[in-house]
Amino acid sequence: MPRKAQDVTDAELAILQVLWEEGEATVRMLVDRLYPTRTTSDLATVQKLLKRLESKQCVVRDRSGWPHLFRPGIQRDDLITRRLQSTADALCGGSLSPLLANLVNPLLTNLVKGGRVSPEEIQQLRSMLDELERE
Amino acid sequence: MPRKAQDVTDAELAILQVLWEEGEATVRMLVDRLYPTRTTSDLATVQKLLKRLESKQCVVRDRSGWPHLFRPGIQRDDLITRRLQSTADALCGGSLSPLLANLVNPLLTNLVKGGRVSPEEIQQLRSMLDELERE
DNA sequence: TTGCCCTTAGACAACCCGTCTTTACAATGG
DNA sequence: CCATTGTAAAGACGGGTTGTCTAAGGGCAA
Repeated sequence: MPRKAQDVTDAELAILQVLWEEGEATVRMLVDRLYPTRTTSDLATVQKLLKRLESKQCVVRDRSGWPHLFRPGIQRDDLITRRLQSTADALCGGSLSPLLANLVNPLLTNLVKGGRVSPEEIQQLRSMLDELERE
Repeated sequence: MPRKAQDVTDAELAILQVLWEEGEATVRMLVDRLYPTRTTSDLATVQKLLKRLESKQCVVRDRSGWPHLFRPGIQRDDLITRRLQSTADALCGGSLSPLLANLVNPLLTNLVKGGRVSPEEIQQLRSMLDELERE
């Protein structure tokens, strides 16, 4: 039996990152950003990756103009959620709260150690705490 | 370039799940649990998967007895943490707190909708809240 | 020894993924 | 209009993974 195809591969993700940042892009822009060599085959590679992303509904292709315009068909948060869920499916019987426990504890210990937790992360924790308490 | 090998594959994970549950097992026990047909090749398959898990340090093989005994070389929580971190690396520049936000919000909305959140999950959220407040 | 099960090494097909080649097509400049 | 340039589309390809399977050797008990 073959391995399960991962939703979005690393090379595909690199393209999505640019699209998330730029909002939209042509093939040329993507090649310039990701494959500075700009070989002929680099361009074909990006086309292929875009095609696969399109078939996964992770990219929307606007064929009305020339050249085609590409836009993200999925938001970063959605992809995060999808990966979290698949981790939960594989390791927690589909339940998300064990992930929460696994996430909160390391962040807390880092807080205590005065370690690598940035002020923004601390702020984020606080606001989430507030939100939880408001319920 | 080939895809990145996933740390633990699905078939390997099935073995780990049994080891986590039982604490230790022989090849025979694992085959009985996972491959009821008990073919000759099923046994070889499990051996192969165990060997790969061993080389990844995810399983410890006790060769002192006969037949060999296999124990988990990694805990479920460690694997969860590893996958969370790799999701964070791919999508959040390595920072874990965006995952937290992505996790808390769905759980909250499910709470509000009175939906599919189990009482245990609610309880877990409460205790984590307590823990947060104690800091 | 005989028989049985376990161990070990390796072959194998199916598949994935990034790359590359090739051919056809749209637009622009002369 | 033709030639050039850049894009679109289809597909081949190699190296790698993953689960399965075959084959041969080794430990244990009767």
